[in-house]
Amino acid sequence: MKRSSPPSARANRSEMLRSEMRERICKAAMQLFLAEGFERTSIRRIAEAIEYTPGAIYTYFRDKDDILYALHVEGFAKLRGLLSELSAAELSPAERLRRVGELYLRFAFENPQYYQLMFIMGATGKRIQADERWDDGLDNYDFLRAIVRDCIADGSLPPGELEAATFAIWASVHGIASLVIRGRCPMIPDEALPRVVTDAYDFSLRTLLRAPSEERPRPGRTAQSPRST
Amino acid sequence: MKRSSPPSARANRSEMLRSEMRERICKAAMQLFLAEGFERTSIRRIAEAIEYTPGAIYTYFRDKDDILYALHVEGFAKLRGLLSELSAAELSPAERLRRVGELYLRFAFENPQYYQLMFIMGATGKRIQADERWDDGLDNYDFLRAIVRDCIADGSLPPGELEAATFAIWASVHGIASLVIRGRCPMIPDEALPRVVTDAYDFSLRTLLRAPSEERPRPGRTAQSPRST
Amino acid sequence: MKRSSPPSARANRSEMLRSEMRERICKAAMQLFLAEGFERTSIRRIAEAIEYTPGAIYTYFRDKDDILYALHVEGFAKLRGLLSELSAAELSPAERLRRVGELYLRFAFENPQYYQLMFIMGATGKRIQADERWDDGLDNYDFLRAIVRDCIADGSLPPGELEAATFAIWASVHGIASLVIRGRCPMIPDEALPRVVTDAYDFSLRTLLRAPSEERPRPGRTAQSPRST
Amino acid sequence: MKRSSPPSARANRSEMLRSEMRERICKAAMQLFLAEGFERTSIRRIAEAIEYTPGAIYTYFRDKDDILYALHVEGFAKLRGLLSELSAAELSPAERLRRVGELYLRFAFENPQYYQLMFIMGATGKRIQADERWDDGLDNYDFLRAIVRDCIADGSLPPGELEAATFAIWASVHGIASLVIRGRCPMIPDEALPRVVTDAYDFSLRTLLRAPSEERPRPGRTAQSPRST
DNA sequence: CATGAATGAGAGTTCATTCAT
DNA sequence: GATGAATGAACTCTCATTCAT
Repeated sequence: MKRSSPPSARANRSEMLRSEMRERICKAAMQLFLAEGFERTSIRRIAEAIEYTPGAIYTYFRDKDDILYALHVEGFAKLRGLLSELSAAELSPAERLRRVGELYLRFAFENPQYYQLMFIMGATGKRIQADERWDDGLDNYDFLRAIVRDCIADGSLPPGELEAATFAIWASVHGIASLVIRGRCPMIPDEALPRVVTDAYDFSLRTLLRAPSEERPRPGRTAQSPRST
Repeated sequence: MKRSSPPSARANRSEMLRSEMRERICKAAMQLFLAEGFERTSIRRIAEAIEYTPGAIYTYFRDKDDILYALHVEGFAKLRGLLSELSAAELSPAERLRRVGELYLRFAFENPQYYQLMFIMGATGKRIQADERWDDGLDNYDFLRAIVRDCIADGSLPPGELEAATFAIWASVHGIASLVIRGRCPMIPDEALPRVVTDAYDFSLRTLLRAPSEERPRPGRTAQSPRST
Repeated sequence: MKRSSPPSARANRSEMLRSEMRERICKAAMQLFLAEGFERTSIRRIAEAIEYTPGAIYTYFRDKDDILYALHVEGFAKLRGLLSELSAAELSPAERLRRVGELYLRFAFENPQYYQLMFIMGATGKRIQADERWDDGLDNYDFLRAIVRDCIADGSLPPGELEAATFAIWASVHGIASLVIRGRCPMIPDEALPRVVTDAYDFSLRTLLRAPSEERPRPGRTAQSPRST
Repeated sequence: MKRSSPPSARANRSEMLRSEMRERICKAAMQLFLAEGFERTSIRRIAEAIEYTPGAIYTYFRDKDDILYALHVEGFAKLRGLLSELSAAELSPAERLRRVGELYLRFAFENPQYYQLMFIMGATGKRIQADERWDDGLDNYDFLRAIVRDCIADGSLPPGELEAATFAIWASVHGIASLVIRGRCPMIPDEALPRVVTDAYDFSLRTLLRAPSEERPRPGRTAQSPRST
């Protein structure tokens, strides 16, 4: 977007143009993914959208997978950006937990294409699957776990269940996001949806959190162990 | 559900063969859908899998969409079957709530293909989208809501939040199921996964439910309204 | 349509049914030819139209070509039927000539499917092309030529040009019929078309025919010989 | 018609190659259309004929229809070219009428493929039907009508029948052309055909035209109105 | 850097036809 | 006599990708 002060003119400029083109391609690809689904998004269609020849795309990306990969990276960068706002803020652990969920949901609803790509879609391309791309995801998970740990430490969450609590909280938020994004909520009228989402998240948090060091009864074990395949 | 009074042995037999073939096709299709995604699954490949000519598939299904549709119906029938076990049982509302979640998770982990098709996959086909197929989903949702209502009535869940609570609970369980099925949990070692899942579900329920009519503090509104697009 | 008085019951009855079925098939085929074009008319579609299985058609017709062949025969029979009305009538040669053209046009406009099949369509099937089917056409042509001969004899047409005159007259009428049937007259508004057709035929005949033995100037040869390929 | 001022040798050259390829495709398509009909002519076969991959055709034509469309345009351009010779010539109206028919027949016999496409074939493709493509046909018709008008003006044709006369004359010539091209003249031996065609056209014109202002009897109305369906 | 041509594979679908039942 | 399953070939069209220019 900016073109100010190129320190070593030529190389830099071409670098700039190059990354600008990459972004234009990514943007177009993303819109098509959202509008038509991943499989229906062909290199040709992306090329048309940015008014280039299909071949030109190969100057910027090795192959179709590579575009997906770039979007993946981009998405996690964006999410990290959002979450990092939080790091700075001076907040109680419980408040931080509430906030991180809100940010996560905000990210999902404001960038449904990214969210699908990052957390819902199946065929995410060999590159992503083989690659070390999950690092990004792990980072975010660690971030969440750290907050949960603090919550346990100050008594806002019950002790002794770090992993389970972290996963449960993440799943809860992801459940909301993915049901909405995939349009699996026909039982809720469109105009009521934002409200229900807010209320549901609110409800989840309220049942979860207590004021620090409040007493809390433990009714004992509940579920049998489901096996994943 | 079953056609009564078979007119002739012949017709009946051919009926059987027919539905057997349909099942073979569905099975093959399902495996491919799961492994490669719907779009990447070609009629040709399905045909190969069952060692038939591509054209032969069209004897049993109008088109590709129709196969997806059949699987969809089948999946919901299966889920309904599972949940119906519950209807009979004499249980407290809270117990029923816990059980319905367990069954749902069991269904998801035992039939990950169906689960994806029913609740995760994107390109669900025009037929399903246009059709009244969501009825099945709505039924299940109503079923869950009825239980939640009972829980509210006897005080196991806080009052005045029927929609929000129902949605939150569904989302929570779906979140667990979908993260696991889509393999979005690389932060948890495979062998630990079943345990974490169980614990997480357990954790969610415990924070949610109280003994009937127990006192429960309400810390007030928490989240801002995220907007879906 | 009739099922009265079978002289030797069984054989005859089955004969009847057989030819009835053939007619039903032909009728359906014809409608489809008209509505969708010959190539788009598949055995399957014909079968659907008469509510039978595709295979069943092969009980009545050897193959697709055979249906076309049958229609061809039928069409010429129909035309012959129409023209035979004329044979009986007591009319002057000139009047007969006018009448034969009218009947021909009537046939064309009332049975455009047959007309196309008989006189316009290209891919008329190997059977028709190889076969002796043209006999029918030849008969009709001979019929026309006989009338033209009479017209020459009584002076309504100029002498010494039997072949040329016969062909010219036939072509003239066929030209009208085929332009209209193929919808090649967008320059004439639909509602005016019947009138223009009538007038055009009228015009052609008037310029052609004289009262018997009227004087007639001969301006000499006109066209150069075009070569057909 | 020609793109003026070529911007660069390169572009120009590629333009040439492009239109050359288009012509090769058109030629091959035309031959197949003529030999097998439009529906029976597959993209694959065209590709084989020019020794290319089927897909390559789509570099030059949007789809199958588009090829037909191109041929249509080409055909009318050719015909217009032929007829334009006439515009210049200094001839009496009657002579011009005779000439236009000759040229039309010449075009038909020298380009039977085009003729079929333009005036005989059925499945003319949505593009042609929807499009303004008939303009070309209308132009030609207007051209003919103008000549007929002149003939009426100078008395070579009877007054008061402009539409009918124009249509009758066109039909007469088209009748000859289409019967010959479609091989519907088995009654005339091949070697005699060119002669009969010439004579027939000659005959038609002779009966039609008189020396200007010659007296002409009008035997009155002849035909009843045939209805088209 | 970008184009335009081209490939080769593969998509969903339809067809005429055969044949056991 | 009619069905329903099945084949095998064909169809139009789209795609990711390569490469000379």
